[in-house]
Amino acid sequence: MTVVTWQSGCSACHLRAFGLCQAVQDSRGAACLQSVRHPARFYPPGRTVFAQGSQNVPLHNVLSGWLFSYQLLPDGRRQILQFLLPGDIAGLEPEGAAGITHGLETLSEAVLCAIPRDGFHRLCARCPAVTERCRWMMARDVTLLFERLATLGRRMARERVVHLLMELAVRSSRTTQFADGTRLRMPLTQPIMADALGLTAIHINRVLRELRHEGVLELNHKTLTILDSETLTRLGGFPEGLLELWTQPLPPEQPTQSHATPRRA
Amino acid sequence: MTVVTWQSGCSACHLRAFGLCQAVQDSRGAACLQSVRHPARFYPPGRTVFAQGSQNVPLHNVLSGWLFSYQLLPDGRRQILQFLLPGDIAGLEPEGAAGITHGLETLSEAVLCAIPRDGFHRLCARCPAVTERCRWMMARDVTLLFERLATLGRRMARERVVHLLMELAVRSSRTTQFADGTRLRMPLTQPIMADALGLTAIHINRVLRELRHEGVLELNHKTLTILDSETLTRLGGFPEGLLELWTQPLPPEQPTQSHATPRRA
DNA sequence: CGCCAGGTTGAGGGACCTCAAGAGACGTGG
DNA sequence: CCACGTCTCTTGAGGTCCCTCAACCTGGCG
Repeated sequence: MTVVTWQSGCSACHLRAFGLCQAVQDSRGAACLQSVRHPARFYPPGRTVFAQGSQNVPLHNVLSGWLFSYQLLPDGRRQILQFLLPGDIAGLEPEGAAGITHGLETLSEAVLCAIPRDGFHRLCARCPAVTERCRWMMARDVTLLFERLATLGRRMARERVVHLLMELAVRSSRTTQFADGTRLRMPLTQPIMADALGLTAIHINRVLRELRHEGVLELNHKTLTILDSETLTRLGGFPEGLLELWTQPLPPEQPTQSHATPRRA
Repeated sequence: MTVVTWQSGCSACHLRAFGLCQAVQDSRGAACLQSVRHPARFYPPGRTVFAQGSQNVPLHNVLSGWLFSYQLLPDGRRQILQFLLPGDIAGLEPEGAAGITHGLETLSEAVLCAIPRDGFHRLCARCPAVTERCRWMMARDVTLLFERLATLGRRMARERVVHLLMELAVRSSRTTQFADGTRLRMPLTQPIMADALGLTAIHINRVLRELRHEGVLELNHKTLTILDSETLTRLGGFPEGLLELWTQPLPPEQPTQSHATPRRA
């Protein structure tokens, strides 16, 4: 999160190699993106970026920081839907008659780059690579939503906790290095984990205590320490190769390499 | 599910006004789609279309019938991820090193139209409308996945059951009419509902008994009878306008419109 | 007719919740 | 600097929702 990124154009952005911006590497695309996006904006922790029910919500490209999207039930129950890390995008979902069905809030300090919906559609029309990249990112996110469904529907509390921490550790390692191979910044609170995992903060606490006493991991002062990665991998139960979708800057499945229309099929 | 649809080309398909095919209404697009797709294929109930871990899975366009996608945990626990109805598409998600992370299975008799991945990418390159339509459908599906996350994480068993039945009733009413305003074909078994809702079939049964005794609904012989729609709407708790995303054949958000929006910091 | 998957009901248990209370961490203002 | 409030973390005790196990019934199908 440098000051350069903060105020200057896309060409100096440290995220150009990640996320959506990866699709606008050429100068024409970068200029087009820069013409439709808003300047990057800083948010303090715990700030609502947009609330559930908002109308005409712009897309939000995460330049730095952690955020989460959530859905509120009428009686106040909250379900956290996804965690957003640098390179992710929020607000792609269509809005119903009652506006967008989820809200977005910061976990840590964050810098976001907003793109209005109509401007984004212009960008997509000009740069097919953006549409393609966007579709790929959404498909990738859906595989993670599937994992999350399996977590909420069919995993025990301790599996849920481990699964979430493993996912976030791998995803965050794309842009943030481990401090010393085992320690990693993890700006989660136990109430947040509870709302993400369908549990209560009290039970999260008990599970973390067990894992700590068993020497598997430690989580305090917003820092995760991995002590027994083998047990963690077993408890988490990720499909092989799934999390690598986040660590590879380029999608393994190259859809179209050239702008020229391919030869007759 | 007529024989005409079954054997002939896209131009005679009754689903041309729905789903992905809506984006290829012109003759050039239809010809392009027809050149990359496989012939429609019939599947009996309970048949696996593709298994979790398959490689290079083609897209599957649902022409008729009900299906579900699922994810298996190593010890055999199963989570149903989504139900697919006519007009939906399966297999869009990217594959990791261990293949696709979910499987697909039929609930009822079904007719599917397969599209190989490379052919689909050629189609997308030729018809930008397909890419756009595909992205919109995925975003729409994500809103439903969000609802499902809230269901699994934060709703009681009876809310889960009602929520699922309401969702499927509205979605299926797009292509299938209610028999008499209250009765609807619903080819679900209680074990299937259990794996979709993170419960056991036994508990599903008890919840359905309660709802039946309270005069809210009945579900037997694969037929849903709605008796108290007000209670159902209250228990289900859908955001206003969300389910209409499935009943409207055209997306309400037209991407080509570009109006000036206030640009505020 | 026999088989088998699904539906139905009961009894007991376990995973997690609710309520309650105190300790620690952090920012704010005096 | 400390007082103070708020949020988070932590632990205990009791309760509840849902699961597990078991049994029997029903309906479709060879």
